Parts: sequence; structure tokens; C-alpha cells
Amino acid sequence: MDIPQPIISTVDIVLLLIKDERLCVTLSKRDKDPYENQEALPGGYIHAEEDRDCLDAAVRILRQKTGLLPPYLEQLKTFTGAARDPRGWSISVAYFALVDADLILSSANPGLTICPVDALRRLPFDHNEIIAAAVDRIRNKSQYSSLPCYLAGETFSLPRLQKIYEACLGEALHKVSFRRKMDELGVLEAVPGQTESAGAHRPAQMYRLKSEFKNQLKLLVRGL
Amino acid sequence: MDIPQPIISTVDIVLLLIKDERLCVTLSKRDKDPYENQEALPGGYIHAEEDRDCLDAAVRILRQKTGLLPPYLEQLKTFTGAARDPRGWSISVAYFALVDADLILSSANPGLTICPVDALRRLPFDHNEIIAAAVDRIRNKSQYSSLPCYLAGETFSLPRLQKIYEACLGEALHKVSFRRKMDELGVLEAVPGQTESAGAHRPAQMYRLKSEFKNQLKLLVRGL
DNA sequence: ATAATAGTGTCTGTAAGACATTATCAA
DNA sequence: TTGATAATGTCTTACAGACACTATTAT
Repeated sequence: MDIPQPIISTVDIVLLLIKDERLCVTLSKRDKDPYENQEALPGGYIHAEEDRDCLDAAVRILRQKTGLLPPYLEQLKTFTGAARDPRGWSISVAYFALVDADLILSSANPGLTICPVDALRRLPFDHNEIIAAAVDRIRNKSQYSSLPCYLAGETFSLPRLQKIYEACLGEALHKVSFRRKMDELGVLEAVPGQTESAGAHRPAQMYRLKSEFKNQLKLLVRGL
Repeated sequence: MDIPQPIISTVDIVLLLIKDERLCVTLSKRDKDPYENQEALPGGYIHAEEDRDCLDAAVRILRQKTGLLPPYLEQLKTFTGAARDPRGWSISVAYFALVDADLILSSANPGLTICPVDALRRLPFDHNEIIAAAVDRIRNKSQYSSLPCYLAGETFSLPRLQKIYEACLGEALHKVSFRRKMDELGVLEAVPGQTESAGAHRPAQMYRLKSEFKNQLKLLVRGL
């Protein structure tokens, strides 16, 4: 009994970033069937002989398809079943990554498209569902953690960071409370002397993640 | 290129319950190699020809190994890699289930053991790690949801429910605040006239989940 | 009556949001 | 000077925890 059937095992990655103050996902043109030449989540087979585990596979696939290693990468959820892939019963271990938009937009990678998560058309497989799960995840974690800071690049002003949080959460935030909470989180430090002039008004102080938090999320006891 | 290697695909289930006011996990004696006759998480191969998806497989395996369908079952996390199973590169989609202890303890299922999550010995595979992830999950969700109610059975007193929440969270709760929050959640209703006498003192009012919440979690904006 | 726990009312400190004011730039 | 946004101070309200008190049972 119990002879396992062959199951297609893949990894898909939801790479999120902020463009024009909107939360966007990175799509990649598929280079083979099924759905050849269509936009879909970057993904690929697990290579059992090469990848130590799925996280390893996600890193490899991200490098191949986007050329970068995002500062934040975590497992999202696994999508399975007979119906989601025309090739048959499949497992896709989905990952969830955040990156500063400039890193992608500057590299001008030809096969990639950036699309707002609230303006997606119908995608192959169950990729719409996977992206919805990623948006849920970032919404949730943005309420009580420093997660959105990974979308902000090296240095950033507090007004811009607030815009990023708002894009993640899908709602406006109270300025004073937001600043109190960021202060309470304690992950930011002002960059001495560095400000950002953005028009005919007082320039904003620039901040950066304290080095000890560049690879570590900080959580709040109470949310934003 | 890209010819997928065979990968072992399984489902493992962390079935949690409260026994003696402690959070416990259900272990099952393995009936085949590897680790035959050792206690481990109930699990099994995905049957591609039989299971529509992994949730389906989890339900089937739960029925086979425990004989019951818990009121709460959700995907936990997927554990993968070359190192976790002596048979080779494997994927285990782990699920997380809650059940009223009486349902297991009364059925006297011979192959099952109930063990407190903070008194586990070393288990086969990476099952300790999987259980740790489940405990993390329930800790987290217990802070702001009605999740622990699924551990409480049909009817229960508020003092008992508080004990259950405390076992999930691993810390004592403030009585007045706990009751305020349960009231705010609005998932409970008093069972008219039904009380529980537990010694030489005032008996406790019994409550039950409102029927509309028996299959639906309720979340708090702010935690407990 | 007493002991023990169930259940509730009130007070207080804290934290979040509302509002207002000051700061600093470009034009 | 004006207009725009940055940044901060103050007030109000809401909520969580502390404490105290009442309720109800068995012995």
C-alpha cells in the first residue's frame, strides 16, 4: 500500500514592492509551457539534487529570475491539489519577499513586470489566490511590526515611510500616532545632517534602519 | 533541463488539546519504517489519486489515525529538504488542528499518546520543530481571537475558558479584562439555567459558542 | 458562620486619536 | 510674504489593569 504518486513540486515567489505609493507585485514572463509567454509569479521546480530545502530553492529562483536577493524572504503558504496545474497534482510552496522598488526598477530586467496588487488581471494557475494570501500577510504584519521598512530602501523620510505603511495596510494612518509607534519600535535612527527637500516646504529628516534590525523584524505589543 | 526529481510528499498534523490545564499534542505510534513503533506526529503520504488537495489529505489522515474531524483545522507551514527524512528529499505540509480533549480521551484510541508540548522528548524527523511552529501559531492567535474556544468542548464556564487561554498563551490573564474581551468578541452565549458546581463556592454560569461562530474565528482589533 | 470561587463595580494610569502650533523650506 | 509640508506639543477619550466588593454555593 501507500505507494506515492508523482507530484509536481515547485516554488513560487510573491515579490512585493512599492511603486507610485501603491503595493505592487513582480510578474515574470513564463518561458515554457504551460502558459508560455504569459505573465505569472516567478517560480520553478524544486531541484532536489541542488537545493537543500525550499528556502534554498526560492533564493535560487529569485536570483535566476530577478537577479537579486531581497532583504526579506519568508515562507507564505503551500498551494496544492489536482486542479491548480494542468500538468496534474502539484505542490507549490509559495514565498513572500519584500524589496526596495529602486533595486528592480533600476536593473531594468526585461522579463519582469510590476503590477499593483489591486489591479491584477486573471493570472495562470492559482496565482491570484497566492498573491491575495501575500497581501493578507503583509497587511497583518504591517499592523504591528517593522516589516514595511524593507520596502523603503537604505534611507527614507518618515512621511515616505508612513506612505509605505499606508500602501501596505490599505488605509490612512494618524501621523502623530504613527511617529509615536515608530519611535516605540526603536528600529530607526536619524541620518545625521541628511534631509530630503521635496518642494516648497520644510525638508524631512532622513532615517535608516539601525544595523541590528536590518535582518530582524521588530514587533509591537500593541499595533499601530 | 528542469527534470524534476522524485520528492516524498507527506502531510503531518499537530493535533492540540488541553489536558490537566496544559497544552498537549497528540502523538501516534508509527506503523512502518522509518522510525517504526516510535511516537511521532500523525501523518502520511499524499494520495494524488484520492485527495483533492492537502487539506483533503489531512482530513483523511486525521480520520484514519484518530477517528475524528476536529472543529478547527488550518495549514501551518511546510517543512522541506534533504535532511529531515532518511528516505531523502521530502516535503511535509504540516497542519494544525484543535479539538476538545474529551473527544480523544473518551474514544480510548490505542495508538495515540497525549503529551504536554513543554515536556516532549526528542521526536523523529523534524517533528519537534513542527510542534514548536504550532505552539507559536496558537500563542499568537490566542492573543486576539476566539481560537482557544475550539479546545473547550460544547459548553464551558468562563473560568475554565480563561484557564484554556492561559494554557495556550503560557501566561496568567487578568480576570476582569479577559471577561471584558470575551464580551467584546461576542462569540459566546450563556446557556440558560445551566451552571457548573465545582466545590464549596458559587457555581459558574455555562457558556457555548454562538452557532454562527462554530465554524468561524472572530478577531479582536486589540488583543486580550 | 466560614471558606472558597464566581462575578461585578469603580478607580487610575496609559496610550491613541484630535487638534493646534511651530519650523523650515521654495517661490 | 505666502504656501506647503515637516515636526511637535497639548487635550480628550477610551481602554487595560488594579482593587475592592458582592453573590452563591458546600461544609
